[in-house]
Amino acid sequence: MSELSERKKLILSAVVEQYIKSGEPVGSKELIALTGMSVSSATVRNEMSELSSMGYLEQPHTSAGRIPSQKGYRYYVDNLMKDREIDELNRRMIEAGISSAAGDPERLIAQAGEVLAELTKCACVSTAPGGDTVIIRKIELVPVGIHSAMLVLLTSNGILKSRLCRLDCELTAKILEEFYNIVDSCIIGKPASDISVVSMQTAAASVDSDPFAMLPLMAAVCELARSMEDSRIILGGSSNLFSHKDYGVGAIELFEFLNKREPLSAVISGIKEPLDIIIGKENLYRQLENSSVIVAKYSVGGRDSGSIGLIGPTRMDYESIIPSVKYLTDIVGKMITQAIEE
Amino acid sequence: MSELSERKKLILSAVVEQYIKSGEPVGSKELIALTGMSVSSATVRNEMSELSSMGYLEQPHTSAGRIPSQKGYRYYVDNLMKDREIDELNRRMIEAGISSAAGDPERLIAQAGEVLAELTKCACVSTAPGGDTVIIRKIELVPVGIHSAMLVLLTSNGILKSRLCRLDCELTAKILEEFYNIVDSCIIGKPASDISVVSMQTAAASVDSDPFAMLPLMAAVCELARSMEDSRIILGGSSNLFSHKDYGVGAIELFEFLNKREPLSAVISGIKEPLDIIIGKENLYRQLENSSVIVAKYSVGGRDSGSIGLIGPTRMDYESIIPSVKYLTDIVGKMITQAIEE
DNA sequence: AATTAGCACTCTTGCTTTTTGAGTGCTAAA
DNA sequence: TTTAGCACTCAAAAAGCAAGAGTGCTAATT
Repeated sequence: MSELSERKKLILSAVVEQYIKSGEPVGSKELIALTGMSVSSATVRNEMSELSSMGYLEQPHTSAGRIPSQKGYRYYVDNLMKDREIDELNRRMIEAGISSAAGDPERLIAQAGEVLAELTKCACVSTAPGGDTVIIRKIELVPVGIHSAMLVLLTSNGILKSRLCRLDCELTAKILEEFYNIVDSCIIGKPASDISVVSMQTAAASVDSDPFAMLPLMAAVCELARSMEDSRIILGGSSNLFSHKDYGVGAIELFEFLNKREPLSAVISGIKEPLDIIIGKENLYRQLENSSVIVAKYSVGGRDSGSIGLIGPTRMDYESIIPSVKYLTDIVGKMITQAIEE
Repeated sequence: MSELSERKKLILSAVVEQYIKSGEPVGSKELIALTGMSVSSATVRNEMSELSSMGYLEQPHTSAGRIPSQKGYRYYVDNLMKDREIDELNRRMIEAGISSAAGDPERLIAQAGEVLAELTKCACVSTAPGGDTVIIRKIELVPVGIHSAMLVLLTSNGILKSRLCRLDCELTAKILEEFYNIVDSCIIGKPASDISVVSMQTAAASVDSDPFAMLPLMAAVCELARSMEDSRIILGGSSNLFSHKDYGVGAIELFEFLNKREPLSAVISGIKEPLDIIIGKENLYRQLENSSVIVAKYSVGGRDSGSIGLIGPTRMDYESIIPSVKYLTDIVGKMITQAIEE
């Protein structure tokens, strides 16, 4: 695939980088000034013309300069881009931004997303740690009055959810005991996704005392288990998209698409590589056709656990963004590993 | 102030309502068709001309119809608007939308905001219940491993926060006991806003055993108490603003303003009436100069506890929105009262 | 005194036309 | 293979034009 002449590579690379910087199509003269090549503009024009027919560049219209095509970006990302270290400044910003949330995995991921989004002016989509299966690790029910109690649920990946729940009848020691019986036998150690309303209802029904007393509690457990799943996708900094004039009014549609959450799951999760770049129409969703997605996985305790993805205009600064994403996933993985170890 | 002739009132009212509906300036002919008045367009023009010089109407340009000025809206809202009951449909939507979150005040408010925003196509800003002082009601620390525990904090207004925290040393029974001692003596019953890092540190230092063991726990308590305050402002449906062509690209600026959260606090809280309407430039913030805000308080157990506010274009449908806001604050207040009673 | 018909005037909106300028593609020479 | 030169294209900005909506004013009418 790399059958481009050195000069073509130089030109393609310069076009991509300049276009990323300025947002304007790049012309032959400008290109000479930029690269310092000692050939005439006509020569460059010939090269550009070839790059166009090969599909790496395209023209918005006849009398404009060239911009990279999707294939052009792809070639750039795969072959031309330098593999930089992260900026000192960005590193500091990341570290400062996430340190306060170190102890709590869910908040850490959320915070990390915000920081990365801020730094890159992109939207950040991430998944809370989880791997394939999230297991219920601990459930606690603390009475706070005659009729109500707080319910707390902790999973294997260190995510904690709590809510208040209210009973119709009195919360007796007996009910509490039976609740813990059910929890110990049917819930602890099970995957959160297995907790269904039906299974909880049957469990509630099997109880000695008034089964109706148990019902609201079981319903609350269900709800927390479900919210566990739902809240795995975390979106941050999506309003950054409005600052890119590339999108124009399309930013609104994209914004709304991102806020739907569900489709994002597919976008983020369907990757194999540790770091994946999806450019423009390579994306499955029409709504992302003018965007690129950079996703990286992070691993907790040596196993893939979640991923962090950035979404921004195709014309994004890949070269400086990628190192930040790499660094962030790296450090987040380490921090979570540390946070949930016994 | 009500020194307008009946005919002027009719005309002003019709202009406001029609402009709210169509978004186009209203002309003299249209006005006749609309109201069924039996006078000529010239007469109406004279009246409109007077209303203009009195400051109730204005013209986008010479050869356009009239639109209400801020003063015009104000007069309409104060004197002309009918005091409707809530639509049956809206009522149903609200009830259906919030019933699932009935038990948990914080979620209830969030959900109520979403529903109201959806219904009115405005952004909704609300404050979680709290009144003047939020008191720490219960704190629970549940060990989940040798080095970590989950911390749960409940306040008088029924808001529950939890997070995982991690100790550097082992979490012994002694530490746990000492923790509860501190909690019982220095934290329970105190306002959340009084919990400061300093006060916690001194508390931690007064302990028999290793004070450094206590530090991360106290820090976590602080953080939860602070997040209590911070999360009191809840924003919902802010992306609805993009659907109003009134704002144009200004929607983005407004959106970002709302997302800053802090200033909203002032907007929402600084009201005296049970229901307040702030129109256009009456708002303190420049960013809201093209918006109107409708805020209503809700009360829990007979005392003002929080408020729910809607933000939308000045040209919003006051007549139908106001009943919805009233109804919502009413029902939300009742539900929370029920949820937190013993 | 209030209303109305009539008319001139204004100003937006939408459309077409012109101009300008950047940048290309091609040809022919080096 | 490279380059100078030139005609050509096309978008974007500027300018011009016609139509239409709506007003304000004046003078006549009730």
